Amino acid sequence: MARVTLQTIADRLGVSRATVSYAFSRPDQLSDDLRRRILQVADELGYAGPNAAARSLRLGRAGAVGLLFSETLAYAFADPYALGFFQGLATAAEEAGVGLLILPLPRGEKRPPPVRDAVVDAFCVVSLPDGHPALAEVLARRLPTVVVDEPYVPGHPFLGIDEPAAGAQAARHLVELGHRRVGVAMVGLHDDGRTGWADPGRQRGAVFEAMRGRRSGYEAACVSAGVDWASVPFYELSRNSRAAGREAGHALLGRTPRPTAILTNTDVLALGILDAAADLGLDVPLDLSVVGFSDSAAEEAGLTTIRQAKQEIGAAAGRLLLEPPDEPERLLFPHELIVRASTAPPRP
Amino acid sequence: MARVTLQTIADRLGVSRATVSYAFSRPDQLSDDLRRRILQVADELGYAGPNAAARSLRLGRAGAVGLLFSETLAYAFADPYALGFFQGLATAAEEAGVGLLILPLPRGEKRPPPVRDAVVDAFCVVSLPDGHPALAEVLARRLPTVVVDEPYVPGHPFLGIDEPAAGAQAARHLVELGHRRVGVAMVGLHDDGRTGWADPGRQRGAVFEAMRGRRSGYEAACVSAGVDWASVPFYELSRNSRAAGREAGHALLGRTPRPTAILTNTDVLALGILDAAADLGLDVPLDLSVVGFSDSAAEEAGLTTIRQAKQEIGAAAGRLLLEPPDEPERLLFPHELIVRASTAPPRP
DNA sequence: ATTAAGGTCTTAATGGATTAAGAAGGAGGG
DNA sequence: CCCTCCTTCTTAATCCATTAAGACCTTAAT
Repeated sequence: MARVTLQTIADRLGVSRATVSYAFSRPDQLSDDLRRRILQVADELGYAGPNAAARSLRLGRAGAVGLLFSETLAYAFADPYALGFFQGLATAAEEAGVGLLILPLPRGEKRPPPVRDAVVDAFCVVSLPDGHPALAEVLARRLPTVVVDEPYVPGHPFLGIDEPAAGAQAARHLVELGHRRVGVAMVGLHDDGRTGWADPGRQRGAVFEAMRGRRSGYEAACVSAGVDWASVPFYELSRNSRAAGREAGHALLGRTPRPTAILTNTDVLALGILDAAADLGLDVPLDLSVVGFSDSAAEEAGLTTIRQAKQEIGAAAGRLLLEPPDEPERLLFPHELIVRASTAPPRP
Repeated sequence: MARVTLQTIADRLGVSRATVSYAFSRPDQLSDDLRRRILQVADELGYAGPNAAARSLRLGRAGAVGLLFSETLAYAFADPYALGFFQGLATAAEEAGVGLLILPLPRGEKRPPPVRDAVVDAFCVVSLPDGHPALAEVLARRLPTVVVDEPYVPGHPFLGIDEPAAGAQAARHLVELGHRRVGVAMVGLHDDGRTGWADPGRQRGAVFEAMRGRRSGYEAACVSAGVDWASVPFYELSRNSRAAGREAGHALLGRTPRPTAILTNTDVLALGILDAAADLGLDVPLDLSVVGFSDSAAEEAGLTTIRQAKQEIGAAAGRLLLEPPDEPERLLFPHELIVRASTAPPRP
């Protein structure tokens, strides 16, 4: 049985294809009687409705926006920061009645990302490392594109926070409390899967722009407080999980002299650091101060952190996608230091 | 400046459109030299690559699957059960290299859901109430469709758990501990936004099939233990949140005689019940036993719950979407009672 | 009776690409 | 020199629908 199209129905009834099309999309162009007959025949033949791809082609719009995210989706759906962003974006899409097409980024990179075939009206790119091929594919599509967090692409709207400033604020909080032996645990600097100590060279060579900026903020604040950055133990993680944070915590807290404060670039990691501190019988904040980032999982644990407006960024991204601005802007959203119980001056 | 298409490039170079198409999609059909020239001209003209909608139309595939979920996306991205399912589904999609098109369900129902225009190869419908118009739209598309949790649609694969059995197991756990004064707090029975006491008539008239089944399991187990169901206080919620659970908890625990055990159909709700118990200075489990559902947010709180294989269901749904079976199956996944510290025999 | 105005349907152009089959030309073998 | 086989491209059919403009027929008003 051949596929049923508008033409099939038209032939059946001896009317033109256009008439059948009107029956589906512009009821006012037809007599009620004929329209009813058309719909009935369509039903009898098992017509699946006007083909979506053909419609999209003809109308020039897709009714969907594409979303590219650096991590696997399984990870993204477990990450509080990503979820906050998704919520904002999804709500904007929902209000506009457009779909959200989540595109997979093949990790094994055997095949190219399915960006070329994505039937969308715009793209939202979130947190891609420098030089990621998927970004080039997206830009080649020449659709409205907004980038969130990283990397900044001149000529396209950008949404994020002032990473160096936010990083500096987190670090300044610690040095102003009097800490001088600071350790750092960061995830998402590189995408080569390495875990362990990172020297300043590797730190600065991070391929994730936002994290690079955040780290440089840490460094700037520490240096201006007289801390020798080269001596700051810096542990790099490849996975953002509580377990990874714990691993970093043990590494950092095992050093002599032991750091009195640890900066982390996610709340989840910070929770892991707290676990490690607990393992070692250290009191937080008396023996150790810990700062998280994002305020995505920090509240219950009483974690000092930098709050970023995840949902607002998502919502704003959605709006920019749906109504691309004439002048691409670089929008930096506010961030805020939230001081809770995980930080205090070091023991004298 | 008119839009650049394959034809534009072909004209520029004096070759045929087909040749240009081959340059993009079948490099082996062309001499390297010509291919290079084509790609260069394409670049110069700012060609955006083969149009995705046209490609999808011609090839007859979309490279994406559609997802319909009953709740707003902002809610879905905050619900642990939904997230677990999404993770499984997204991972399957990722492995197959297909996109996941999340479709909004307009709550205001002014406009129809954008199901007709979704350029997808298959649909996954999750947790829709009986008679929801979006389901009819989906079925009209005559694409491979799988339904998760509810409603069961004969002729299409179905994934979920044996709800009556799972509900009965939760309730049986309580009555076997000796509880006879049981209360129930459930969310997601109806979609009319009502909150408050629900009599058995309203309970049985629930429009969400899975919850209807789960509740009937509660009833069956209670009744066979000699509990008069009509006297079981039943509090219905319209939102699945900790705050809603707390509200239900206060309502249920304010009754005389006070229930010694409360059944809830989500972990989040159960956490709210625990909050209410704490408000009233009640000891859990000595004064009150609480059972959650899903094992999605239960572990840290030590909540007794029914575990369902969320991620596996999602992964299985993904597989069925990508390779539709000949015989549609009704797959019931295992569930398991996880007994933790929130349940105990009632005080003598 | 004439004509304007509607209502209802058809014609035909259009959106952009894919691919089987065929044509043209060159190279190599006998 | 002829035939065959490649390689490289072209031809033309096909995927399915939308919509402006035009044709035809009624109806109502003048």
